[in-house]
Amino acid sequence: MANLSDFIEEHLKRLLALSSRGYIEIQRRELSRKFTCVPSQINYVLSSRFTLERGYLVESRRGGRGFIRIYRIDPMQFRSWDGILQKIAGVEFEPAKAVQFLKRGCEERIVSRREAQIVEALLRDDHYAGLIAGRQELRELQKKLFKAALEAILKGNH
Amino acid sequence: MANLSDFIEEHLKRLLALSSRGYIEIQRRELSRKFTCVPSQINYVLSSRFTLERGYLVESRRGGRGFIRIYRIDPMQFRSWDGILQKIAGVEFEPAKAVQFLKRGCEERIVSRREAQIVEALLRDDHYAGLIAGRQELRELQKKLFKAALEAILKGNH
DNA sequence: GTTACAAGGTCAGGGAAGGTCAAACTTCAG
DNA sequence: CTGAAGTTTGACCTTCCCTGACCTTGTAAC
Repeated sequence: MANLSDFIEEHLKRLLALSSRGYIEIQRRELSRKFTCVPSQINYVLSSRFTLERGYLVESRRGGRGFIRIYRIDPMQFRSWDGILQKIAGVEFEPAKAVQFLKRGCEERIVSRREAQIVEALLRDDHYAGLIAGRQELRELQKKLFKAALEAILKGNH
Repeated sequence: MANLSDFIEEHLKRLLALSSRGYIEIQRRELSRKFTCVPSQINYVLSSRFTLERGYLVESRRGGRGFIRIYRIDPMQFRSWDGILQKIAGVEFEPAKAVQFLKRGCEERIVSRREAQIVEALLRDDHYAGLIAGRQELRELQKKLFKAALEAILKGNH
């Protein structure tokens, strides 16, 4: 049941996998023509699927000879988790970003699907319904548990 | 005297039996049209008949080209876990007993060491310090998360 | 420099799914 | 006959996808 965005995502990932440089360069206009859609659809795909949490970095240049460059960031190193956690928990911990992060861990085979599912369970707000006071406290608790879970993954070498 | 829900249930089970992949994908709108009912009737059938206890797992995606996917799973694991959960959560949920349970799951190779450690992290009282009101609430929350984690492990197999 | 054009970016809105919930209706056991 | 459980419906919500109008930035020709 794939939709247009799924196809574009797949296309880009294939290109990326084929590339030896660790990044690809595309032209928005050209790509939108290939998939017969409006150019901004490409932005939608990029912003919904090629996020930092999922391990991608996107840069671009406007004007004549413009381009969009998509980098695949190095596979997650354990030491870098803390940094990413900082980002996820920047102002207020964001469960959605944590889920993205887990997805990436799955893709990189650092986290198993089952492990990811467990952690996702603790990120679901409805499990806390009626048991915790404020939103702030909820996010704080989720962050703590998430962090603890990551540490558990780190410690337990399978 | 079969009612609409029974027919829909039967239909889905037939599709599932025919499928070689272990799951089927349907569209709520389309199915509701086939049975000339409102879309939410499908949700009723799913939530009353395709539950985890009965050996089914349902996931879905919203938006354009959305879908509902139904997996057939082995309910045995769930049943035994659910029974144990009942025992563990008799009067008041006891984390220590849950940890014992995890240990056994580990030994029996049903749960990996890392998975067990993640779940144990969720059971540690100190992670909740200052964020949750009473002891009762704490135990309640731990139970919910523990149960969710067990379900996640079951789900993660698919 | 100024201007024309050629990129890419942003944002709001509409539409296409599926989800939730409560009210109304039916069925069934006692 | 009555109350509880199960079923059906419809109103309203959330999420995800896609489009188009309008904006910003870089390049190149003059």
